[in-house]
Amino acid sequence: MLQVTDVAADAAACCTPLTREAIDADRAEDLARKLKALADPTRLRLVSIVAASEGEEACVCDLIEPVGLSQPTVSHHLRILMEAGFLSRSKRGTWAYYKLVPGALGQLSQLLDVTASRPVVE
Amino acid sequence: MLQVTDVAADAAACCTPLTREAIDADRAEDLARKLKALADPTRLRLVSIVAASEGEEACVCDLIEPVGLSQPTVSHHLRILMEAGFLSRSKRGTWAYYKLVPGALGQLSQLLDVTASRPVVE
DNA sequence: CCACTATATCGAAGGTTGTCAATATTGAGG
DNA sequence: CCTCAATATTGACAACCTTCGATATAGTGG
Repeated sequence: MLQVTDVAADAAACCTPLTREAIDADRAEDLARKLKALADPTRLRLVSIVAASEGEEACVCDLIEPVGLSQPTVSHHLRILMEAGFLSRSKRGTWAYYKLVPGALGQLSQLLDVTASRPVVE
Repeated sequence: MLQVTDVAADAAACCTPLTREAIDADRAEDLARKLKALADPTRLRLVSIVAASEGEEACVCDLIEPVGLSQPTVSHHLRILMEAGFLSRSKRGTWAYYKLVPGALGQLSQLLDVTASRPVVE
């Protein structure tokens, strides 16, 4: 079970922020899985570098040197980011290009947003 | 080193989202520490319950039963959330009340926001 | 002061994670 | 085909995390 059906999962986890009403165990599990994928300094840097690259896309070979870790380790982190739905991969020739998945970060951001959750007070 | 100087740390980590330009190792470390605190289903539920409570505040005794874990474990998670700056604690009598730290979640949310980061394209 | 209650801390067990070196895989070009 | 380059996978190890039971601490009320 490497590649989850991200579309369905995303749809379920979408739209109701943390702070309006207590989330149930299933949604907590789901959100935690995504946060965990992002909760590592190396992976944050990888996402950041990819996001700041031309076309929000970067080759593995361009990512190894900036983060200063071995190639297998970088591949490992990229895989985790892909499985969590933050990056997608496309191979061109021998090179693998990782690209930001458009809505992924923004959706997570919305879930954490407190202002969006407070209806109007009461 | 339990309670970090959150105000200073928050100020440093504030305002420049992930996706505009590659973040440096220090900021990645800092952001990862906060995300890690949130990247656990139990802690997400705790934050969520506290956030949804009267005055965004709840007593430990009211948190144990909903998450279904032992009291020491719940205390442990609350400590982690406090050290990361998401909750604050105030003791009243024998009871300990944990409260949402106002801007904390929103700030994290902004850091992940992609739309805020794209200047206007180029 | 003593018992009781609420919470925190400690110590340990089991599982998960980040990292690397070694190896496998895949694609390009002679 | 054979070799080389880029990437992925495997296996191993140390560090860390979550959880618990046991125990310590602190506040309340007799």
